[in-house]
Amino acid sequence: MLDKIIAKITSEYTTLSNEIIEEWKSDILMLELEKGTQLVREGSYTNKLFYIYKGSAKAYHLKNGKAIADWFSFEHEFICAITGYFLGHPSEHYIELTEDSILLEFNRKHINILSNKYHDFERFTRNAITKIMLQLQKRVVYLQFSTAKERYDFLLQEYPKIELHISLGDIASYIGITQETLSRIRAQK
Amino acid sequence: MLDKIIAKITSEYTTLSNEIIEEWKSDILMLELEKGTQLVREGSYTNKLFYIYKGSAKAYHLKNGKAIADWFSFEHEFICAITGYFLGHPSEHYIELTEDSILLEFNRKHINILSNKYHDFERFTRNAITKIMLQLQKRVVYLQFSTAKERYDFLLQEYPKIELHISLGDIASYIGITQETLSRIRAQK
DNA sequence: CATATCCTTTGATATAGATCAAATTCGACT
DNA sequence: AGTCGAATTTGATCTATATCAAAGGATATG
Repeated sequence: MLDKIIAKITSEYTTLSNEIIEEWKSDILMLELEKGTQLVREGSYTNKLFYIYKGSAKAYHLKNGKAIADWFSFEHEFICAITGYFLGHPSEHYIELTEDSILLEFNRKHINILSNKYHDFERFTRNAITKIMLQLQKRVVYLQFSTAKERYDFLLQEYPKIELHISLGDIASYIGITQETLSRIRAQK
Repeated sequence: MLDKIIAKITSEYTTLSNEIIEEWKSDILMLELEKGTQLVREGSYTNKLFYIYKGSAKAYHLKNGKAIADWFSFEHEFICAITGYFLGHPSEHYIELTEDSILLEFNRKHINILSNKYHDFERFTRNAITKIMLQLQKRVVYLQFSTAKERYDFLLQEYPKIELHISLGDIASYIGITQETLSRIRAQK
């Protein structure tokens, strides 16, 4: 199964030789965990990167005691505590499973070793980061100047089935509006 | 002078051998252009990446006829039409110099060739993209749920001298508020 | 140096969406 | 199926910020 998942990952980004894949596999953990499991706690040092094979996860932070969703990750997507992973700072985010999930856990150190050792692996990481960067760019555009409804419509375009996986409150905070407002928008459809 | 600039760029991201630098230089244009010059027009295909050596630039798009700033770039920073450059789509952005500037112009094709040929260059591009990704991540956080004043304060923290280079209207649109609101916030200081 | 244009400030008003509060529905567990 | 707690909806109000409008200031141009 791990081989199948890795094949899927590499097919999306770049090809990797068997040698690289074997070395990579040696440090991958495959986890099967329940909805609600916290993968990362705010304030903790974390060097882990996750790949959701089945299920979904969210990253969020607290502002005035309220959870604000920062990042959702569904099947075949990565998720990590961005500032923790890339900058080595204590994590500003919690990461929590929003459904029962099967996921892979990678480790920054090993990823960096592989990136330094193999050009192809470096390309793979570049491609993965580029994808994340482009997603963020899109979010900035619609957070900057758009109404609550425009934001919601945009999100549905990106993730048509998000409502099956993520609660209304989390969706609302992700697009920067309150849950009451989102509820009213839904009611009008 | 070009050598000096390249030394500066590489010092920020990764070391590159002389061989690589020479090959890279063969396709770099150095430009000295006036404030107001348009580097990229919306709708155009563009495969150019710019590095501001002196001066500053902005990327923006039009919404309901109004310009909305998407990205500022100051000395020693990169700028490009993100979707145009990374996805090969027609550009969604204009890029325009906000001051008289000296800049370098790179070309996606050549950058990709170098990235494929040299592992070190690939690492260099990965680092550059990672930096852009982290900047976007920060912007998302403060655009998501913060008051006009918080956004402005955050921007000043990131770019303390931005007011010397960028007009009030552009700054306002960048942080997702109107210029009148920004003017009033300033008046209260 | 006069005029035109752009940029910023100030004022008055309107409104989208927040906040507070309560009712209703949903889902999980016994 | 029945109960409890969580999630969602609905309602009433409030407020930050948008919008509209006009007046100053600053900067560039002939």
